[in-house]
Amino acid sequence: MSDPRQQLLQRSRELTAELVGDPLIRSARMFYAEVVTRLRARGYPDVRLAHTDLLAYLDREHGTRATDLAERLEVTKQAVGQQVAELERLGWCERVPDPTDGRARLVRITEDGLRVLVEGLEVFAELEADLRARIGDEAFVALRLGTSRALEALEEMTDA
Amino acid sequence: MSDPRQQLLQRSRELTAELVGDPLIRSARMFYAEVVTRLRARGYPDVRLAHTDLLAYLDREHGTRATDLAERLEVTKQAVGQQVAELERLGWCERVPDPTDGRARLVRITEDGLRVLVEGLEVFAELEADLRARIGDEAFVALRLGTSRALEALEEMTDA
DNA sequence: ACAACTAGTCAAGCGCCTTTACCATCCGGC
DNA sequence: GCCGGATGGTAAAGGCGCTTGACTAGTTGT
Repeated sequence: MSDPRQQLLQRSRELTAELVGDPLIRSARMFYAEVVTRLRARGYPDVRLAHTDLLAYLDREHGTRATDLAERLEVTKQAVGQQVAELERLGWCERVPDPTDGRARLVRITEDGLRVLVEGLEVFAELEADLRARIGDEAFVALRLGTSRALEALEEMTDA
Repeated sequence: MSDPRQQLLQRSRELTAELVGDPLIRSARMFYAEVVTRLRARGYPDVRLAHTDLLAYLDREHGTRATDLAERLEVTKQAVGQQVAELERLGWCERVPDPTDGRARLVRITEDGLRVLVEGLEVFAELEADLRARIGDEAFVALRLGTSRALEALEEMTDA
């Protein structure tokens, strides 16, 4: 009974019960994957995960600086630069000089990009509707409430 | 008013409201990152995201085959092999021959690995307690209910 | 006008995964 | 028995999304 391995096993069993983080992480992963799958099925084979993030965060009217995007997405500006280059190659965004600052460029979504974005949002909404139909209004509302609150709290916790 | 760009913009605005997927994905991401951050702070600087997945899925008593791990984690067996090699290097798991099948090897968690796992689970539980304290019982229960139901539903939806 | 800062790029490399190709072992039908 | 196909696993190469470090070009404050 004093075998340390047995004690650790016992302790691990106790701790494994009732973890909310696990379903949170796994459902998020599946949700995301499903969005991309459906979007590809709708005729956008080039869509990748990182694109959706970036397109969604772009200011849809005036464009956004790479530095601002980097801050919002919490990645380096080099990472943004790489994704923007890829999106540009696909014709979904363009870089125009910032009239107010010669160093900067504004990343602007193109009409094609806007089309992809709208389609992506539709897929998102469709998947949510499917989910709601399956789990019921009560669970769906709980999901929305729980994740929103959790997000706020986690944001406070991490930048404190 | 028939400018297609304006129409797309308008449509994108309509769709952006009320998306539950967004907080789901973002809170999961933050949760995961915070677990790793805290675990590192507790003296395991080598911990990485992929490790936690793998260690958590290992059968803690008899070990698990790489193929089974691959299936559970939904990655290729090569990917599992790479992570196992890394965990082995860290002394957190070992590969022993499967007595019932000469081709197979069982990936077994070591005592050190078990210690890391237990600490990881503690961090998980601690973070959940912090979260619960912050968002309140009601939202926490909602989070648990919502994510569990969503996970079940998504699993049904994707393998159907 | 000049130092300090900021926007962005280039190059190299890492973490985690994939595809392709290959060996070693197991198993069912002849 | 044995042989062909399925299965467990490894090896090598490369893709994607990110990082760090070093750099250029333009801006701002004193």
